[in-house]
Amino acid sequence: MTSTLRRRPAQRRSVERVERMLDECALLLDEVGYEALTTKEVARRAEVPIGTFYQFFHDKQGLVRALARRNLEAFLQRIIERIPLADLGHWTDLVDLAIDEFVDMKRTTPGFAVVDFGEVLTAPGGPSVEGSKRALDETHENNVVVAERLRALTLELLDAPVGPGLDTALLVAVEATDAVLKLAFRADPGGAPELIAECKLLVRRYLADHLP
Amino acid sequence: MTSTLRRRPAQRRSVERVERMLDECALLLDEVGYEALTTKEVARRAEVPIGTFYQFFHDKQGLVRALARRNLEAFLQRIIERIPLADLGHWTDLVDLAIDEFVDMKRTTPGFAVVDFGEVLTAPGGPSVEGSKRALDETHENNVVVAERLRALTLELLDAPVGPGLDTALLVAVEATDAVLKLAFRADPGGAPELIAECKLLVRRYLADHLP
DNA sequence: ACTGCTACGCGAGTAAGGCTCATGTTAACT
DNA sequence: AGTTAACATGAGCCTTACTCGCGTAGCAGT
Repeated sequence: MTSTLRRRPAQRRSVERVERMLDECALLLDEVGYEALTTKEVARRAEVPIGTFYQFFHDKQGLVRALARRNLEAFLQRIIERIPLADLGHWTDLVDLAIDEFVDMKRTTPGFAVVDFGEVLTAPGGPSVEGSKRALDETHENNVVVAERLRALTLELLDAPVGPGLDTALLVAVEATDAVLKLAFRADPGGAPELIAECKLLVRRYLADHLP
Repeated sequence: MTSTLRRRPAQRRSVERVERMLDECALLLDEVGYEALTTKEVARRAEVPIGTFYQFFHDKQGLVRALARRNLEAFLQRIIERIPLADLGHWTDLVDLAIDEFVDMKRTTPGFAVVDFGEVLTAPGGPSVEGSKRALDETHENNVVVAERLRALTLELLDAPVGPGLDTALLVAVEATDAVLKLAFRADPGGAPELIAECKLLVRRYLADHLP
């Protein structure tokens, strides 16, 4: 996979069209869910002919992956912007900040409640005997990207020597956070407060083994 | 939703047919993944006419939900059978046992790697202003069922007074476990050992706040 | 055995979606 | 103006989810 996009929009108009398609995709996800999402409707609402849609996206999953990608960028951007303003006395404050920002996006960003930046659907998997073990960083999962960025931020704020297991630990933390917050928003459209609190606790306890 | 099935198979033959459909569904999930799964192919392989397929299952998602349901029963059955044989000195041993059993099913039960017993796909969600807050137990999510059973088992083995927050805590633990193990199996078809180990650690640390 | 009745079995057919491709249009450069 | 290459378009093809009306099997009453 060279890119998540089939063709990278070069001109201004194309960039706007891709952006519009992603916007409408997000809105539709909120309205009808992933299963009922149709490429035709996305194209229609974005006022883009279906043929053009397929110039930019490989397929329906490609569209959703691109949206997840955009959500990922937005999330990281928000984090990076908020860090200098916040008063981070301890690494646990960074955990809280990240989770709060995630929750806020769940509430305010269209489609984010259905597709955030985690994996959307597990791939086919191919014939049952597949290449034994593929390294995590090869897959370029979005959650891997988040984990890496968070690791960099943590190191920056915490110029202490950290063990080599931190990579894995952060990935595990991100994955777990994602899952528990999804649960919190399934239980309550506004995000069940006690589950959000438990999520923070879960991550803090776990990471305490890997950070001072 | 009265049941996950449209019509409950009454006669022996029908029961076998439903079972066969679930079996073939599981095998196909391993072969082609969820997206490419087709009801026609499931029916063809199970040697059941398509019309009959739809007598038992509401739709494609219904089929998969039924499979998840069956997986859930199988998992609980395994746990219950193994508990008397194991030497559970501490509640952490129960955590390990459950995770080990889950891992084993990932490896040996067809389709389990793609659809275990967690939620398969998030539902449409309806118009954006929906009924504020639905209780967790109303949803009858499979992971809620697992959490409840594990709670019962824990109480049985641990006749200590446990706080009221245990319900929530176990649900959070199950959800997190599910996510991290999915990650472990995405990273390595055989289940990345270090991620499985981290998963156990994650759950133990977290639950230590809620159990002695 | 015959007749009516009901519950279940069946698969051709319908509606709709994903995606392509042949043709038309614009841009870029000589 | 002419040539070429890149981009835009939407009718249409193929496949899928799912239905609906007819056929059949079992069975009760006579």
